Amino acid sequence: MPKLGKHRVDQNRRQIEEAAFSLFTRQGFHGTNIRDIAELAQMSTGAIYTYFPTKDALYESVVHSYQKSVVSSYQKRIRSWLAREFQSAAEPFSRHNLEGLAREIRSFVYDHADYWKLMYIDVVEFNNQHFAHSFHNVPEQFNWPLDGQLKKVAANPSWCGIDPGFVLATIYMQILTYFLVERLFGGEQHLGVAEDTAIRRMIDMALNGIWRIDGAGPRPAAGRQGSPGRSRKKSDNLAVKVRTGKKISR
Amino acid sequence: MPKLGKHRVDQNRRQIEEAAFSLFTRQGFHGTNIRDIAELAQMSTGAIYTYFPTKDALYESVVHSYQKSVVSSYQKRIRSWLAREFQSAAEPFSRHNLEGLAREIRSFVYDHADYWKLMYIDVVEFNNQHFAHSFHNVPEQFNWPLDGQLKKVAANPSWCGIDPGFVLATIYMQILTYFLVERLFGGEQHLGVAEDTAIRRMIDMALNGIWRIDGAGPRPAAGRQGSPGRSRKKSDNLAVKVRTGKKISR
DNA sequence: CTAAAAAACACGATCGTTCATTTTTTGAAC
DNA sequence: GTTCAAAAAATGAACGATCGTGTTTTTTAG
Repeated sequence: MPKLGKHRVDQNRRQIEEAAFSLFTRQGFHGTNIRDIAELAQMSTGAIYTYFPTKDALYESVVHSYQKSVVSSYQKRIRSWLAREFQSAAEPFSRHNLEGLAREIRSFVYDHADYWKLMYIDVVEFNNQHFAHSFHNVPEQFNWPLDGQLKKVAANPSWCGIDPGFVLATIYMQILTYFLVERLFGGEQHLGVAEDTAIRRMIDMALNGIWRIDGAGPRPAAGRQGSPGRSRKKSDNLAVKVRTGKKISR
Repeated sequence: MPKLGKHRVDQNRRQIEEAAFSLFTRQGFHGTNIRDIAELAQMSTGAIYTYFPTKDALYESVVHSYQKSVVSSYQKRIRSWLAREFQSAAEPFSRHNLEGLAREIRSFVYDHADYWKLMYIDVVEFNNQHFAHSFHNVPEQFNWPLDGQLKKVAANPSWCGIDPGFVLATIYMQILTYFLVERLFGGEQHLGVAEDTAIRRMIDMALNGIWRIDGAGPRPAAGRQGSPGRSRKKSDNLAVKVRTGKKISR
């Protein structure tokens, strides 16, 4: 009984999904037709239906596949990055770490910009039913594998007191939004300064909100451990200088 | 030469645009057809073409109209609110003011949630060509009528040093994003706590990034002027305590 | 060889748009 | 205030293209 090998089947399915993804993200779900998908996937329109019963099913499969592959792998990458950096650092919420996190997020946005378009399609044409879950309790998504490290942060007497998971999630969302606006919304340096500068300033703001600050002594760069010198670049027209958190003496 | 009065023409155009807007934002541009628009606008399909030459032109007119009316009026409202509150306050970036700003932004998002869907349609199906301008140099959009006030903030020796326009734009984008995720992306308390709490914490973070903090003396609530007592609610499981900026003594 | 997969074609529905026709509106004449 | 011819506006059927999908035939893999 001749039946296509699993390898061929998977390859064909992926070929169709990639074509569909490419078109969906450029013209929306309803703006894309099966014939164009088939042409881009280099097969006939009828062949599509041997792999997917309907166009809707194809869309759902596209969403599901990309969530399983791209997003999942990227989330794992970011989480493992967080686990590695946050574990090794004496102070997880250091400037150095947050700048690294920003780079990870930037890659996520720029390498897979179309994925986010798929989400916008879902918001408009499907009430975001396929993506809403990824926004349920964002801080919780950082708890593993960072729970222990975040608890230690919270126990630090210099800590500002806000739930570290909340802080991490907030910074994550803020940086993510920044790059999404830059990449997808046509905001060309929408905060008026270059990307690097903008991110650095946002981290400045976040850091100083995280750490209590005392008012004496020399000042290493905010939040950076092990490098006592200041890390500010003079590209910021107005320099901000803060110190790593020593416990405030009340 | 009988021609329809301007009033009638405007009314009909608006009727069509409102129907189109309602359908576009629920099923996308390509997912909406002229017949449905005509039916919702209570006229024939042919009548649409008396007022709009093509479906694309109708879409552009919808976008343009809503930018002219809703958004423009809301931006004016937020700007005049900022002008009023920022002018009257001794310290513009006070907790009180930022909480008020958050309320304004919340209204903007919740009262006109569909408008943002229109933007997502534009991102996917039109490369955001109709909305990109609103992201060009966001800080600049706050300069008027706040320029003087922001300059004064920057001149304050306690100020962190970051361009106040940048700070305001960043906080604005952050709060806007928060409510958009809540309202449109199905994030049900996506930061794990109630809206009020989340906003308060974000303001905590932002405030402490704005003001340098010294380490002695009694501590009024962060950024709030004129009320020396602490403003923290105990609803935050972990209290954060910071002080308004007295100049750091180096 | 045989059954599944691919291709080609066909079908009915629906798309944006046009058009002939009818209805409504208009401003002037009365 | 009424009438009236003219013209704009509204209508709904119709058009050609295209949609998602079903069917039929050909190709192909096991």
